Amino acid sequence: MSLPHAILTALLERPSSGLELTRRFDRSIGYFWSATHQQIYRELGKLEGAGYIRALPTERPARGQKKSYEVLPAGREELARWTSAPQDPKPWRDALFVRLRASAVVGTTTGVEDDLRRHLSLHQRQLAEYEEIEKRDFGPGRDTAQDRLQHLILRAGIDLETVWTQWLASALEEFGRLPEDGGREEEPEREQPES
Amino acid sequence: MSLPHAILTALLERPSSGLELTRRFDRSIGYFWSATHQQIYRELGKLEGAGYIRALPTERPARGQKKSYEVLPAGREELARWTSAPQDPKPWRDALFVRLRASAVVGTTTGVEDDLRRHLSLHQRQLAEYEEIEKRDFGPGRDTAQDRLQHLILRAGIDLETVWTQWLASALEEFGRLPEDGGREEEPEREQPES
DNA sequence: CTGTCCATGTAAGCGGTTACATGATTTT
DNA sequence: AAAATCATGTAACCGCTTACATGGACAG
Repeated sequence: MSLPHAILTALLERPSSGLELTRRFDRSIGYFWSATHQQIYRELGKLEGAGYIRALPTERPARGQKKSYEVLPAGREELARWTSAPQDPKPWRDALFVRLRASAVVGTTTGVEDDLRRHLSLHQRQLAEYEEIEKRDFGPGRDTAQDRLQHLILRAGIDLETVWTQWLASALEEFGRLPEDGGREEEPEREQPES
Repeated sequence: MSLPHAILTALLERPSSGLELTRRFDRSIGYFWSATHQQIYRELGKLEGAGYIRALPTERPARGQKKSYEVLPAGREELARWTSAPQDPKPWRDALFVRLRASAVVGTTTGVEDDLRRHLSLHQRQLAEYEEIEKRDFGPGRDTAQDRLQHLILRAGIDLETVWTQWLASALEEFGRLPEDGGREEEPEREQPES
């Protein structure tokens, strides 16, 4: 249930229309919470219905016309409430690990290995992008509370991408030491450790 | 679309019933792909319908009776196919970052700070559990290809939990240097860097 | 006036989550 | 016999994804 609150946050930072929000969710906010324009429009409707936001008064409210929203006091309160309420971290879920484990049992590794290389370069690119942003937006100066918190978030992104690149590199090294494909397991079905 | 393939993998490692699978998804596999028993039963039905698995012949196939499944050749082929096909990494999505950014704009940080502390201890516990497993199941010996790949996956878990604990610790430090609550931003609405 | 963006929407489908239902087995 | 547990399932809801639809503004 984070999307409505991500939208409230974005609208507090700057009142926007649906499409503008979509654009902002493609860059900054989308780095840690992505959303398509359909999600956003639907959610804007709900938030307006709940009295959390309202459309800025405009001359011609018609289909195909730009419609900007701003946050109402009730919306700000809801956001503060949600932010302070405890929430459990979601367990990390990654299809890549499923694939690795699957490739271990079916005994073919070349396909995944190629994809690991591809993922590595994607993560390297992402990491470079984050570091670029850090250099550009968080130099000296700029240390209000807001800046420091946003920097913290960016740091998390950098740290996570760093682990990914390191882990993928070490995984590829490990693959290099593995026997070639085809040696499908005929080992005597010993009990798996299940770890 | 990873659940069916995670189930195929698990069934290749060892033919199981629905409930046994559920148990295994609570431990080992669930560390990187969790699933409830309802998901699993539904998926078992689909996989059987697709001809990927079959129920092991048993005397009394009735409701409330244990029913074990094994993977058919078509299932193994599908798993090999899926494993080798390229897949894009899902962007990391985390509500915690939404909350941090939200707390930055509403100006109240004590609530999140408490939860950061809680998350830190949760991640520390998880990290300890993984390290325990590593010590127990991946000592010397045990270096077939399967072992090495499973170890690699576990390593990813350890690495990720390590970054989280480090980042959370540094975040809490940063919070210690922040001004107390209430100082809601009345800064002159300067353009956000949007990073 | 045709095509191309811009902007807002609708509809269908799928996976995941939660709550509940029911039969079989084991325990006390 | 009652209660607890094992085992399999149904039903409803919700968020996300993808594809498609509609209307206005503007360029050639």
